[in-house]
Amino acid sequence: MSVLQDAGPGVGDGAGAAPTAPRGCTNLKLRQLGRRISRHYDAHVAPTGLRNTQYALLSHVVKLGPLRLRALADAMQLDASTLTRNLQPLIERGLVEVQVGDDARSRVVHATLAGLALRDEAQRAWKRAQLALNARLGVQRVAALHQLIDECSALLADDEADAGG
Amino acid sequence: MSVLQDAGPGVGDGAGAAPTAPRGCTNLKLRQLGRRISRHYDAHVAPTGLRNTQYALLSHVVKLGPLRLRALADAMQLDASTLTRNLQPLIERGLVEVQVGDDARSRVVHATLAGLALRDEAQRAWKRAQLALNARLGVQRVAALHQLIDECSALLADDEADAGG
DNA sequence: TCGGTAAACTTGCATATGCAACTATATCAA
DNA sequence: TTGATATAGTTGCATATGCAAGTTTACCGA
Repeated sequence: MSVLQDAGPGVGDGAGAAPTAPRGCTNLKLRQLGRRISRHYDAHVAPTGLRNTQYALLSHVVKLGPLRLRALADAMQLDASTLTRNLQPLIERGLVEVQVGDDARSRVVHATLAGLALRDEAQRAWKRAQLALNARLGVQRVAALHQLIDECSALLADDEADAGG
Repeated sequence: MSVLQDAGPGVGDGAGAAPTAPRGCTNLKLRQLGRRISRHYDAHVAPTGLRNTQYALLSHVVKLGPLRLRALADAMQLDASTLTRNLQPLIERGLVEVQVGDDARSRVVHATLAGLALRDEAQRAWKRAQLALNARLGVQRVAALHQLIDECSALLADDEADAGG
């Protein structure tokens, strides 16, 4: 029995199938798994001196850059203020650079040569981490998880779009 | 197409079913969804002055307490140092108290009357958040997600037990 | 051209998170 | 008893995260 109360029988799911009301807190479960997974990736990527979050950020800059901070924040689904700060460690290590864009308000970020090189190295480490995870959990399970996450993220993204324009 | 490279065809999944190699980064996907979900719960629980993480922590103290910090950290799958710090806001608001246990090294935490009351209130808000989420995503999808998360967490927990005792 | 509004970042504030190192106790073996 | 070791927490350090407010620059209508 979970510590956190059950949400009770869910309503409005349509289709006469059994409700199978979810037990426990989705948020808590997600956070706990997230911490575990992050540690797993960190263990593999650490030799590059990057954290899992930094690898993701650097990768996005490499693949999408040069691009505006706003566009990058949107792509990564991060708050703009979070992005500003998350870039600092990468800037200080000379992996990425930020310059003023056409629009004097905007900033454009791009990867340096060192950034490109480290990203290549880190990507190999990342790949090992992903394969190790696939092996631990089973490829099918990981695939199913991705599928479900993508669906949930998409549904929630629509929501947020409706609410705060 | 995802920004992050594909992990390539997975191996060692057993059972002759199609490999369906997962695309993208499990860690990134999980973090992004986690942020969205956290914001959703925060929006519902905020009126109580608690954050989603604080609600989870207070709930655990209420349901499991009084108990040692170490036991609580284990139950919440949190690093002990994180727990020490996460308790501070709750202590300062008088929702929980920490006292020295039998063993002079240990500390025991329990909820105050104010903590119990606020937890009741917050639990109602949490329930609304969970039901709203179920409605957005569909009960079946949430149930499937829980199932998958539980499986993955269990498998990874075994792993960590093997590695660092 | 001037005033109002919107857009793009940055900062202040508060929390969340974990690893490594440190302190205080407890335990156990010689 | 004493020294070695293990346990329970806390602290230092670095990052991650988001909301609200502030700053700068662009843009638009009268």
